[in-house]
Amino acid sequence: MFMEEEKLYTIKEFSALTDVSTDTLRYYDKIGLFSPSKRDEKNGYRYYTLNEFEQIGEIQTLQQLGLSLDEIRTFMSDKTFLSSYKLLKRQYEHICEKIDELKLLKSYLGEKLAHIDNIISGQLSENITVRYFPARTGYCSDRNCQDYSRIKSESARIIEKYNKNLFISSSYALYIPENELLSGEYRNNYYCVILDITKDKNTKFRKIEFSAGEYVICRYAGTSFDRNDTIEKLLAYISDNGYEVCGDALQLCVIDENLTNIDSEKINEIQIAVRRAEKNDM
Amino acid sequence: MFMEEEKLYTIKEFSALTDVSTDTLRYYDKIGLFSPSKRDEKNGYRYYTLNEFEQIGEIQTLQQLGLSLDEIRTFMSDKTFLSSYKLLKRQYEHICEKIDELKLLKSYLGEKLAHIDNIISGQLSENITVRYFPARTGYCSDRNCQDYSRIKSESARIIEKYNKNLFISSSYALYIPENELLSGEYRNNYYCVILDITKDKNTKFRKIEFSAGEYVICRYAGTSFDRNDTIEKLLAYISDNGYEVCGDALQLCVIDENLTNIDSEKINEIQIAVRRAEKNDM
DNA sequence: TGACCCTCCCCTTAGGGGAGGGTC
DNA sequence: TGACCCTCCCCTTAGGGGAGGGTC
Repeated sequence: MFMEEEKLYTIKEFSALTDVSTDTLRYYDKIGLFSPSKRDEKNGYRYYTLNEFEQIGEIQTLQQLGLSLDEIRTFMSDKTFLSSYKLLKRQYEHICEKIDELKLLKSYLGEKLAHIDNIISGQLSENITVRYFPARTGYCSDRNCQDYSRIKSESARIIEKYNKNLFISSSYALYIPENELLSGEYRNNYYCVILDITKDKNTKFRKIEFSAGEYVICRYAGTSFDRNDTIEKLLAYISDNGYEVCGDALQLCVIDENLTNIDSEKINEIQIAVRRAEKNDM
Repeated sequence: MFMEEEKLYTIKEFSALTDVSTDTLRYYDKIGLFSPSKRDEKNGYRYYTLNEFEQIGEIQTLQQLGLSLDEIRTFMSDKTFLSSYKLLKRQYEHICEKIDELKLLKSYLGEKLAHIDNIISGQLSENITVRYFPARTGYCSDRNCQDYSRIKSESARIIEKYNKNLFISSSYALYIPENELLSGEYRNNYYCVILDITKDKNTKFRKIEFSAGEYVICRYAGTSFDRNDTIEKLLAYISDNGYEVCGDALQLCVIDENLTNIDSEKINEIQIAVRRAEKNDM
């Protein structure tokens, strides 16, 4: 038989048993969600038994499932098979959505981190290299954006649709028209471009294509507006190595204002479309 | 050039643009996290420009990553490449953990739901069937638990270690010793058993094995203490069909107090170990 | 006596929901 | 005039952290 007295636990003992703080246990008692099975009338001490053990587990689980204490109380006070089933089903869907959401965030973050790792391991050398790029398209603005705030607002105008994850998913880019590159006008003009967006509705922004082919590229540390030396270096490299400019240039903000407020930490990459020059001496 | 005035948005327009409520925008302004770029001095109206467009996106993203507004403000006011990198890395880990946690919860819930679906589609017929079960072990208590609260506390004693997910991951079970089944004592005695737990340390609870083999099973609606009729029905079936009892019986609480408070909705399943009887008339 | 228990009471986050009054 | 904007001010969740006083 089961004659012996049930063991009584003080609030601290029960707290240790269940990993629920004494504050929380008192709070649950206060709001009438979950009370100890015994109360010493003289001193008000709370005494718990193993009876309550499972109930507190249920509360914890329901809380983990995303219910408020109020919903938990309502649910527990009127629990039928149907209400339980519906609840579990609903929370299951809810958790699935949450997981999907987090996975998306994780993939954005993962890309961004891979990108950064790439920069770090690429030791950001200011060497000139030549690389092939596939064709890239984007939309560009013809307004001259002479500071970051102009770039930001112009980028926002191009994107139009608000994108919460802009911060982690993209970087600014500028483009330098071929003629300005050759005439030297690039020194005063900064034009925004947003790559890889699709806009179907008619837009006030011009579509631009950066054709597939070789690009002479170089990175430098500094703001987007400190590019002159690097561009000159590239142009010199181009003519010295038997290339010629054959299209617009791109300027990617590899480490931009999203990642640092410190100008000297910013990194930009200039990409100039080139081809082998006609050999006049042939 | 870029001479034209930047378009000014009222708080409501900016709210529509960014999907951030006007209350929230005012609140951000108040706590000094994010302010409009212009303020009408006479009437206090806030005016936003596309400049702020991206900043609010950054705030939203950081919030989604789990930072408090205070942390966001701190981060944004002193953003270096290293601090950004660390932040993204830390939040990436954080999100991974969160995903794992939710996946575990999802799998528990999924099992529970599958179980319930199974019950529903199994139309809970009170028919008797014979089924093979592999060997099962558990730990049992020898205390007589004559009501649910006894069962709960005794189950808790057996499990010992607090398990937050008890609620969705397990159900109560009782066992009926063979001799009590045959003597009729089962009418008064209810013993807890917890299946599928491993206890290595010495325990005050007895290990029990339900051997592999055929079991005659039947479900009924009602509390765990309403089992007498069903057991009698099963015993009759056993002798009528050339079987004999050959071990302890199990009582699973298929739909238990975790799922419903209504007694008539509860479902129990009795499983009695049987073998073909020695044929005396052979 | 020290460790525990109790009941106030104040505080936190991120806004939401008015009321009351002025503004395009 | 109606739709907007502003500034208070009160309210919410789930407890955490004392202070002040009694108890095993």
